[in-house]
Amino acid sequence: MRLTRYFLPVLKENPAEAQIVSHRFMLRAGMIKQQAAGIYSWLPLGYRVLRRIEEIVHEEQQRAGHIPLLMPTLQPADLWRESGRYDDYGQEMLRIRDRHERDMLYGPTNEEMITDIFRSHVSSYRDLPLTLYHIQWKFRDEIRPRFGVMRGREFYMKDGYNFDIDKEAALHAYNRHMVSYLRTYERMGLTAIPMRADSGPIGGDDTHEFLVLAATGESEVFYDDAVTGLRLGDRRIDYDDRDQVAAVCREFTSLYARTDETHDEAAFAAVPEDRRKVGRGIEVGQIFYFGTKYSEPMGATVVTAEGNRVPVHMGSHGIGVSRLLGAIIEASHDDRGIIWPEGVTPFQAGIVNLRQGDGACDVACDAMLAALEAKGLTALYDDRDERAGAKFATMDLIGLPWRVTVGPRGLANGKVELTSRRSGESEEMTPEAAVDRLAQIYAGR
RNA sequence: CGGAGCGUAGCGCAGCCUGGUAGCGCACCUGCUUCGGGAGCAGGGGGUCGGAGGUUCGAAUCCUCUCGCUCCGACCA
Repeated sequence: MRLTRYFLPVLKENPAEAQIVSHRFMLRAGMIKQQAAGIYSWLPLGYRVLRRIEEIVHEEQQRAGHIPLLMPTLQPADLWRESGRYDDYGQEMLRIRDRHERDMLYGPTNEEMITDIFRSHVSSYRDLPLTLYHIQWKFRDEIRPRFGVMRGREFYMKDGYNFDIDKEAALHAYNRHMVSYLRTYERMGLTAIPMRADSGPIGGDDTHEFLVLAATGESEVFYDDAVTGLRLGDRRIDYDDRDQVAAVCREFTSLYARTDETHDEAAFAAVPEDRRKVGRGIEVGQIFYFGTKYSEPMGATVVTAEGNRVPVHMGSHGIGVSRLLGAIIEASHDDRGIIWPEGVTPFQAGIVNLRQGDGACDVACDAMLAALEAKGLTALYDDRDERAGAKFATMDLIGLPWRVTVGPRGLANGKVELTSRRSGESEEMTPEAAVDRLAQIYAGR
């Protein structure tokens, strides 16, 4: 992509309304534009990252055997009256009345609707287990939205719902979600720690939140520093293997890690003192097992092998997709701008032409862009008639992890420069070598 | 919703107290020079001062109402 043909409205100065670093950089990098309190347009660069994150979530959900579908944003109030939540949910739920005076609402979550879908079409234990999910816009009418996409009113979220024959099967679904989430966050370059949590309005017994450590996090967290070193890496997971999945969950949840809601001083005191940490975290996901809380009142039942009709055991599992952009930036930036992890970057490489209009530089940059794209890599070529400093500043701000710098000086020796945004280290090499190196870096991503 | 602020050009701000018909920096346009970390010079365009009432000869400025946004608090993925 050529920058002169793209739409990247970067800001040199900090917008007054942005208080935290991710919000500031998202505005400055031309990723989002606020349209109302807590409601944003996603400009092309932000939209690319949003799509990339969504893609990773889809891939990992389907790898775990979960089935995508899509439910509407608007829901009839009657479904919520069945579960009793229409009255319970309070002002956070945006209520709407249509032209026929029917009560509607902009969905803050979808337990009722998915349960309705399930009960309409599933009646046998033979159809279980089943996990359905979607990624859809939600709305919660927060009293005070803030921090950009981290605490918006409209937000994009993956929410999944498992239906199982009994508690044991449902807890396997719970564990399966935990592992798939761990892998999802790792692919995004994040360390997200599962912490035992409160169930809030969803209800239920078992629940974990996933928190990314960041100074600007909304929750206070208490943890054994050893949890931050845990990685799934590229180990193979058989999501149908209950023992293996449960073992991974134990590995990631046996060390102490709690939010302030569930913090237990006595248990925390047992953590070796040098590993006892208190910090802040951003919640990027939560999983729940809630049994028959919705299936019972809403009549979501199946017939067992013995011929008995029983309510299914359910859980729901969410990932804050739009919020993740903020969380990733909070966890990965410096004073010049964003530093995208390779897994979610809007473009995999940036090309900076130091002497726009110079025949050799222009030709070399065109060739570099074509070569990268031929390898299936995405690149943003800054072909503006700007000075080097301005181009570097823009690249640093938008945070592409790798930059290819093409200038007359290097080109005289047949070399371009490959620079890591994260380390700042540069290496001179031929254009061909730079393309190969980038292809290697992104192999398998 | 309680408390505190702010709405003046695309962005960041001054002007308001003490009314006299709007300004600065960045961005944008033109030209020349410059060219490896947000260039220089010259010229230029752009604003119903959030909106509605009111006071006044005259309102960005004073008064009333209203809308929006931000911050602190309670709430929250």
